[in-house]
Amino acid sequence: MNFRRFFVQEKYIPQSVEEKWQERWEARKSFSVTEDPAKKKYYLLEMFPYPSGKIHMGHVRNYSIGDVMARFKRMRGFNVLHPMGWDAFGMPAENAAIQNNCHPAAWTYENMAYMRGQLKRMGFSYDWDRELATCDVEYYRWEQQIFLRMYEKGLAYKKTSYVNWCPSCETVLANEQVEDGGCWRCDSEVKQKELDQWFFRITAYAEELLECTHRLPGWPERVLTMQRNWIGKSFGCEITFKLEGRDEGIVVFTTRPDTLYGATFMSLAPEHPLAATITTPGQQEAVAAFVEKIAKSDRAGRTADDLEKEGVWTGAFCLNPLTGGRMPVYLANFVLMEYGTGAVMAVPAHDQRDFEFARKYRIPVEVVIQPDGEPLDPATMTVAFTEVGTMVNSERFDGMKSDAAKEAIADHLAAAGIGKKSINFRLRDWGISRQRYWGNPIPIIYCDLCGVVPVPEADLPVTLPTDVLFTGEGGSPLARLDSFTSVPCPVCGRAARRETDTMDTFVQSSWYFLRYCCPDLTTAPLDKARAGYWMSVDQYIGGIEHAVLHLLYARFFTKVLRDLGYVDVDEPFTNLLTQGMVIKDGAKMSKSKGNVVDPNSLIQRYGADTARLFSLFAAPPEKDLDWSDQGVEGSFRFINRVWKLVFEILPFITGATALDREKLTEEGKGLRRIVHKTIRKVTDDIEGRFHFNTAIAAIMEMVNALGAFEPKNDPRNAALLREALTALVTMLAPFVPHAAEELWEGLGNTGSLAECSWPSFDPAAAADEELVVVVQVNGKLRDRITVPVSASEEEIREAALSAERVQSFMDGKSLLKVIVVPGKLVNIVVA
RNA sequence: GCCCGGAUGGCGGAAUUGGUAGACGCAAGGGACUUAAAAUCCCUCGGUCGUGAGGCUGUGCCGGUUCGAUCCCGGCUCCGGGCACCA
Repeated sequence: MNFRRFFVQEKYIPQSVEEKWQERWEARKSFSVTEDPAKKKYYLLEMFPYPSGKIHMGHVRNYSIGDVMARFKRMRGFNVLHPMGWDAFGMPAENAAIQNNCHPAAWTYENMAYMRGQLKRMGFSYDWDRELATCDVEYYRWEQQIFLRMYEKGLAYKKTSYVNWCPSCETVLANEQVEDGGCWRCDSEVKQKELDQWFFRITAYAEELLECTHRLPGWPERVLTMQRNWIGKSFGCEITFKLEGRDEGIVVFTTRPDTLYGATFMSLAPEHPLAATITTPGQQEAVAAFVEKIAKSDRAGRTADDLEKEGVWTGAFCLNPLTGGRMPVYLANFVLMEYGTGAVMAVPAHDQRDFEFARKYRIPVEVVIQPDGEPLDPATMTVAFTEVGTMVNSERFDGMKSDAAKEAIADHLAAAGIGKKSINFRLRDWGISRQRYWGNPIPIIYCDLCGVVPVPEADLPVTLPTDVLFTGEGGSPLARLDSFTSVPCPVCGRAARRETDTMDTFVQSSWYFLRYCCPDLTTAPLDKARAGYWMSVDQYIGGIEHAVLHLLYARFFTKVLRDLGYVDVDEPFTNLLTQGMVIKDGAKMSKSKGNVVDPNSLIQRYGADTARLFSLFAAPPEKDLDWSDQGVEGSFRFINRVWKLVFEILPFITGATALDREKLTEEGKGLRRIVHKTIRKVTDDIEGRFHFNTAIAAIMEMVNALGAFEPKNDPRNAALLREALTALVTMLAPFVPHAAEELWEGLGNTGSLAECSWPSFDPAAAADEELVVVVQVNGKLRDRITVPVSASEEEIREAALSAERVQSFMDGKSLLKVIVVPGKLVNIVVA
């Protein structure tokens, strides 16, 4: 034996061990995969990172969780696809360009190179051959093709709309990207601006997106609930109200047709097209002022809690279709053009907003639903009555329960041609235009003669130009670059100009998981056959903050690609694991809080295995993880303990022959039982519920038992100890792969543990011969008895009743009942 | 306001289907080794009463169901997340 080598092994030096195995894995291409119809595939994916500079603890946690699953599934015989890439377009690159006078591409690619090094240094088992970056023209060119096909189908379209505008980022924000009236990235106050924008028609898929949430049993229920709420399907009725003295009418959507008899006024959104046309000359000035004021206030303000209800009368009236009553038409600040029809029939008695509005502007309140008990009086009401009650003042519907009247009145309106049942969604189309440079150019050309002309597919890609000036002012740099914008019209050949908007980065992350199946394909975005082999993603892992946006867009995009004929997949992610945040000192780790732990310093001090082990051991994945420096220390100590134990036992097992169960000592059988029980528990914890913390705890218990086991040097125990150490090292492989590999080699094995099988447990070896049964008297624990596993219920009952301590508690009392729970406890009820 | 989570020792957490509350780890205290320290190893470790055996008590609070409740039900408090004039 090489003495020097032995010496190195004796002490755990993570850095050298880790680098050694990382090189070997890379040289052996241990984690590269191809489609193999003979093997069961398993597609494991973690949300890819934005290349912001360096990895943070959230990444370490996310990717450690994923790597456990990837390595575990590989050891279980699956053909595991475990790719990694970069969500590489985005504003920080452009901001860095403005601040540091460096090109966004240079900044991004440098960051990617650095972070790739960090991920490799963590020992994550990725198939790096499939690495992709969304800012690479070989990626985004295909997205342009998809855009064009969506445009052909009307799934990508343009419309003028008021949008959330971040003056700092100089870009449009989706409604969901506005947080508390501020930009979700930079926190600047969001303004309203009218722009011509590109949209994806996600609303065309609202029904399917909603329906499929009921067929995703592998998703956390709360994520599905959030998505359902986001889509927001509601059943109701569209009703037309005739305008007095005009031919046109106002169409409203309502979920409460039962309250129609109580509608006493009408509210329109200030942006409603009718607002301008119906306003009477006398009200012109007031209406104009009101509209102006609303346009200035930001959208966030309009949806704020404490917004004072405000409105203005247009001077016009419409008619209640059932009562014929005259209803003044108001514009109201709380009515949104985006939802429903932008018009609300107002029923002050039975809607709180309408009630407050009516009181403020002295509009009559008409009660049409009475609660059980004390009847409502419009003159004295202080809040609206919104529950189910009995219909009144509603002609032929009087006396009905209001929930039944909903249906009845809707039918009546339909029959009379005044209204129809309808379904409304809260979901709005996805605005994808960004007035930014560092994104995927939208492949469209504007010609004065031919109008909007899609770039012919043969002319793709529309490549991002590199000679761009970044000043941070005046919107998109692309728009000022004549060499980019000037282009002949593909139809008529005359001078035309390019679209300068780029696509939202959520577009790239909506299909990257499909591209991983064929990242090298140069003739099309996707290979149906290869995607067919790998998709869907069996396990997707990422932060809960993406519960709605990214995960809904990715589902939508997958369905679109299916309908465009690219793939045969309905849903992208079969199982979803949403991991919690990394917390330190009671707050989310962030630069601004100054509580960031740098993975580099951890690796330097303890090695990647310790960083991985701690992030897995401290909490189950779905919960927030409380960072603790002492906890890291503890994880490091554990690896050292294992290390020392293996090398302590090693000399005694080198000559071990095959294990003979018959020749085991009693102590040996006991240890073997622990080993096989541990294998069972660790397997269940990883596979069934992702509870790596309890799996690791079980391994720790086994290590403690091994350490306490004596005598280690008895030749009769050699085979047993070899089995135990082999199981130990193999089970550690998904958690601390480098140390496990080195110990595996130390045990005399060649090759790589990464290519070995997960241990199976022997039920016979794991089975107990006797067990402890708890004895309670009146539900209180009084004694424990040890009985053979084979003991019958009757035998256990007798043993429990005759136990000495039990007797003393039963003394002088009469026995009422004995409950025997096999294998667990006996409860004796006395009085 | 609505919806969804959560609350267990000094701390992170465990108890998987209503059946032994506190596994495992951290911190703390005591001891061994050491000239000393670090490292390592051993012991103790929810509260309370008791010399001890052991008793009582204890999973945010109040009540209920049950032989038995951290777990189920009703009411409340606090914390976190999501949504919000959604007609």
